[in-house]
Parts: sequence; C-alpha cells; structure tokens
Amino acid sequence: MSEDAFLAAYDPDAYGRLALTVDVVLMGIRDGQPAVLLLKRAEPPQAGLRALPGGFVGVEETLEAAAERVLCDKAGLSGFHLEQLYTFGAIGRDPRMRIVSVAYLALLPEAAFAAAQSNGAGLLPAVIEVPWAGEAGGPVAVRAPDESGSLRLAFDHADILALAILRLRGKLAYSGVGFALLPERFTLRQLQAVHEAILGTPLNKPAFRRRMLDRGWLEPTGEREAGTSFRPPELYRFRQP
Amino acid sequence: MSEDAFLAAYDPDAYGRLALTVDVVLMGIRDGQPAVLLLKRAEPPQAGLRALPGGFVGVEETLEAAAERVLCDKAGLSGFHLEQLYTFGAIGRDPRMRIVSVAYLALLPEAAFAAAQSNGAGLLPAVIEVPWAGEAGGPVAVRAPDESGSLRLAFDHADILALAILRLRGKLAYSGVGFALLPERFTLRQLQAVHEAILGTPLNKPAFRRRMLDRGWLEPTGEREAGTSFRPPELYRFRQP
DNA sequence: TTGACATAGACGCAAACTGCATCTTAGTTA
DNA sequence: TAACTAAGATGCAGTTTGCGTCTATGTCAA
Repeated sequence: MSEDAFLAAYDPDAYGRLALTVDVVLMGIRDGQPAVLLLKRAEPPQAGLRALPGGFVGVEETLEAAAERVLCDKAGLSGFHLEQLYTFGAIGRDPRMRIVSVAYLALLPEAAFAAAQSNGAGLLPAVIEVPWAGEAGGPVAVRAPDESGSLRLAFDHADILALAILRLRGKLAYSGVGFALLPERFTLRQLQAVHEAILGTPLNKPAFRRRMLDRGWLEPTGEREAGTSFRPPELYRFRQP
Repeated sequence: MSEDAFLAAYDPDAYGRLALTVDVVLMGIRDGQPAVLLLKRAEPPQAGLRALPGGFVGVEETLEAAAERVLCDKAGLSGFHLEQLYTFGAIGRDPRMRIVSVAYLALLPEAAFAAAQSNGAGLLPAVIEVPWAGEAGGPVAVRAPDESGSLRLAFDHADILALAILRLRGKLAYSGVGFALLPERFTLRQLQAVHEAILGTPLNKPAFRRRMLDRGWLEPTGEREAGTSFRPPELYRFRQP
C-alpha cells in the first residue's frame, strides 16, 4: 500500500498506539568534569533509578518546543543552548508502552546548572565518568558528587548520555558549542577548562590560546577578572562568526 | 503532572493523534555529483512534486527496521549503509495531519543506485546541487539528469536533503562513510572522486593518496583494474579499523 | 616492434599547524 | 619591596598539508 493510500484510510484506532516523548540531557561542568541533572524515579518501573527529565510531545507542539517546555518545567530555565541529539525507538526501551523518544541536549553554564538544582523540581546533579578516550564511544558511568559508587540509570538513558558526550566531543573543535557552557564573559583558562572537561584530557596552554584567538570567535572586553591574588586574566566574549 | 502520573492515566483517544514516519534519503554518486532517488507524488497534497520515499513506523517496529523496510520496499535493496539523520517535527510540515518524521540516510554504491531505478517502485534519480561551500549549510537544489530546471521537493524534504549533505561532509574526514558509496573493491581515484563529489571541491591527488594510505583503512588487494587503456590502478578494499 | 599517449603512483619542497619548554608580565601578599 | 602565582608571549622542532613535477606501466596505432 502506498503511503498516500495508507494515509487516506488512516484510522488511528485500528493500529496499536505509539507515544512520542522528548528526553533532555541537562549538561554542565562541575569540578572539572561533565555533569548532568537527573531525576530520581519515585514509582515503578525502575523506581529509585536516575532518569533524564522528559515529557510527551503535544500534538500542537514542535519537538523543540517540547524540549524547551521540559527545560522550563523541570529546571526552571530557558534561553540556553538546546540541540537535538538522536531519536531512540527500540521496542522494549520503556516497559509500559511503545515510546519513541527524541533526545535533546541542553548546555548550561555553571550558574544555571546550580540554579536548576534549587528550582524545586528535584533535579540532582551527577558527574559523568567517561571511560573511553576520544570518540571511541561506549557506556559511561554516572555518580553522585562526593560518593564513590556509580548510579544506575533508567531505561536507555545511559546510551543517551554517552551519545551526548560523543556529540559534544565531536563538535567542540569546529563549532562554538563550548561557549554555551560558559557565562557571557569568561577567561581563556575557563574556556580551556571546559574543553578539557568535555574531551577528558589535558590540553597544552599556549597551543590552546593560539587556536582560540586565531579562530576569531573571541572578543576581548578590555576588562579583567577581579578577585584574583595574581595577575588578573582578560575577560573575553564569544562573538558569533 | 509528572510523566508517570500522565502515563498511568494515559488515554490515547483523549488526545489528538500524532503519527510517526521515516523518510529515507537514498544517496549515491552520479556523474561526479551527489544524487538522490525520489518518487514523483501522484496525489495531492503536492501532487507532481518529488518526495523522499518513506513509510509509517509500525508499533512493533524499530525506527531502523522501518527505514530498512522502506529501503527494501521502495528500492528493492538491503544491506547498505543506513544511519539516522535527524527528526523533523514542525507543525505544518504535512498538511494532512501531524506527522513527525525520522529521516534516515542510505548510501548506495553506483551499481545499487542504478539497480534501484529499475526495481519498479518508480524511483527517479535527481542530482543534488549544493550552492554553498564547506559546512555553511542552506538550501540545496535538485534537478533531473540532463534537464536544466530544478525540481521542487514536497514538504520539508529539501531541508532533509540539505542536512544529509551537511552530515556527509562533516563525517567524511574522520569516518569511513565515504566507502559506503563505493563497490567492495575500488581504486584510489574512485575514492577521491567520491570525496570530491560530496565536498563539492577538487582535491589534491598526492595529498589525498597520502592521507588515505596513512590512515590504515585501505588494504591492497594485489589486483589491478582491468579494461583501462593506460596503466591499470591498484584495487583496494576497505578494512574496518 | 616500437614509440606516442594517458593515467597511476612516487618524490621533494615550502608553508601551515601543533606540541612544548621557557621566558616575561602584572597583579597580590607577607 | 621582595616573594609568589598564574597570565600571557616567544621560540623552536616535529608533523601535516598543498602542490608542482617526475617516473612507471599499461594500451594502442603506425
């Protein structure tokens, strides 16, 4: 049957139902490591496990709008970097019903990441530990700050997190995505710390400075960071190229 | 309302309905340019316009399986490179109803690209003309081979095509994706032609040879291409690293 | 049989990029 | 005012890349 013939005769009730949701990875940097905000599941299935905040996609709502709504409802935030990651549609990924989920990645500067924890929706920070180098890929571990054991994630949310790291690492070199994790004005050292956290590897300072300054994305503000007990670093601004 | 409470009380009939489809970009190289296989829409809406082949996602079917099904039903092919591109969910993208579509990219070697045209499902080849350099992005034009005017694409399928080109260009340098457009055994010149077609720019021959050979992906077969009227080039095989 | 021809494939060099050790600068603090 | 600390600059060597050119190896026609 052609797609058109199918659609003309489309009777939703004649078919099993399929639900569409968005899951949002709320990512930030904490203690020099990538971190994510998770909810502790209160009810079965997978009660007690950590899960990404998510929500159903409304019939009159775009995917992006649904992700923004989750960001707003669960974290009390809006206006931050939000990009689509991937769509997960394995059959048994949610035991309750067939749920296809579009994963989004939100990038939060440190202040927003901290603010989201106190906005009352119960978001808890967890550090992402990436056991592989470069863009090799594979499972990632998640643990609560100041605890040793790793947390278990509900459903296929560990896969979503791994993909978020993979995507970030890949885009870091050629896109301005790293700036989304920094406040409006920042020092080169802060920028380097963000890159090191995402890549999971230390970087060479002079080479990093040179690369960033040569790229033309950085606009010196003329101001310097206050409150240091040493030579105060220049503050830069991200200038969309 | 929490996600769980929502789900517990979930009554599909109480909400408007939302359909999930896959659309597949069947891409190949034709005359040194990226090309795609399209269907000519027979019925309204957008009758006469070209559209990507697609289909509804079954309730007991993964997204990947749905894309493979489309590849098989519409092109009579299977076993080729297939990757998820992006999920399109704008409100008015299909005038009939709310349809969210997961776009997939299939890469076909020249022989498979040609075979798909004669498999009876009415797929017509069209050349993709990319008016922007690098990964700038923007709309792309599509025209039938040996015709001058450009074809109009149905729905948001032009956006999907543009994204396919963008994704391919981005992945070409660091992944083995280019080999999916070549037969099992190929010459370095053929490989270079594929890269040039995707990138839309000529490449330097010695530099390209060096890069490819140094990467360790190429295994010499010891055989040489027959039927040339000049020095026969060595045939290589792609060796997954 | 042999020389023209066309493309494969190798070589050499210069420019650009990257990593790295080290040096200088500009603040605070004792 | 001298010690201290991190910012920021400099110089150099190893690597990668672009590119012109040279050699190799097949076919084909005289």
